[in-house]
Amino acid sequence: MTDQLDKAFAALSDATRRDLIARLAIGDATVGELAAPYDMTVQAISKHLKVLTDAGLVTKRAEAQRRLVHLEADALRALTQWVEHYAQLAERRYSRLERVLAGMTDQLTDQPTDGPASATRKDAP
Amino acid sequence: MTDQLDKAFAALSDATRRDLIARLAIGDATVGELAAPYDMTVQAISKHLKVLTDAGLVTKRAEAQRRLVHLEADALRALTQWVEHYAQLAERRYSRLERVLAGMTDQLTDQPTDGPASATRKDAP
DNA sequence: GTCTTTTTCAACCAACCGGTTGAGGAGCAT
DNA sequence: ATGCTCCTCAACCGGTTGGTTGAAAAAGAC
Repeated sequence: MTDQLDKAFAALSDATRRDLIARLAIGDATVGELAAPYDMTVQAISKHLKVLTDAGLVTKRAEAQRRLVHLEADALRALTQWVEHYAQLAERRYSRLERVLAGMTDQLTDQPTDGPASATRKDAP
Repeated sequence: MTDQLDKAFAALSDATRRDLIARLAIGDATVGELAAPYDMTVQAISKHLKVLTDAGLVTKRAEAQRRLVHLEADALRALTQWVEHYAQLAERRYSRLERVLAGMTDQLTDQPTDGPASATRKDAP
């Protein structure tokens, strides 16, 4: 589980692989077609594609002696979900803090806020 | 631009750093607080935080001799946007293909479809 | 002032990464 | 069968990474 996220994020950390993703979003393609635009050997692209497949972002199906590479949109969605979760969490917390600060004049002893800024410590998570 | 995406995705490719993000989504914390739960030296966590800051995902502000670490939700959003863009592109293309296949009985010689599956090749992108 | 806390810097190490070259494998085509 | 095309596997190399230890900087506490 965590291993898959490791691989997926690592896969996207390379500009060439992100470029391949962008290309594959347009439509499926063979390894050779994918390699053509790059100033790089086909083996290098093949390696990149292996990284992407190991991360589950891409699949290949044999088509004669060529391999048709296909982008797995669902795997991408798993990434956005992870990131969005914490982005929203942080954003919500922040806006709540803002709300609390703004509302300090209105009502002051209402709910137990978990404390502004530095009072968020935990001992045994 | 591309360099920042490189760093951000690379930063998230490590489970420890993702864990730090998750912790920081709850609220800001000092380096020591962040390091406490881990079976690892404080220096190692400091390094991880440097990676996160270099990626722009996190900022630090001095608070006495401690450093308060803060999660930058906007930087996370930049990642989700990138991934979502291509996820939607691929998904839309796929559903369009499905629509074409389903509609083949209704109307067959209508628009020049870019060809199902394997006919999506391009020579000079 | 000295001592303690908090964090970073520096050097080191094993392991991994992104690229190369070279060889091999699996399918058509002739 | 022989050859051609498309792709992957293996070995290698320089550079980066994730962790360690040790020292030092910066700010409070005494």
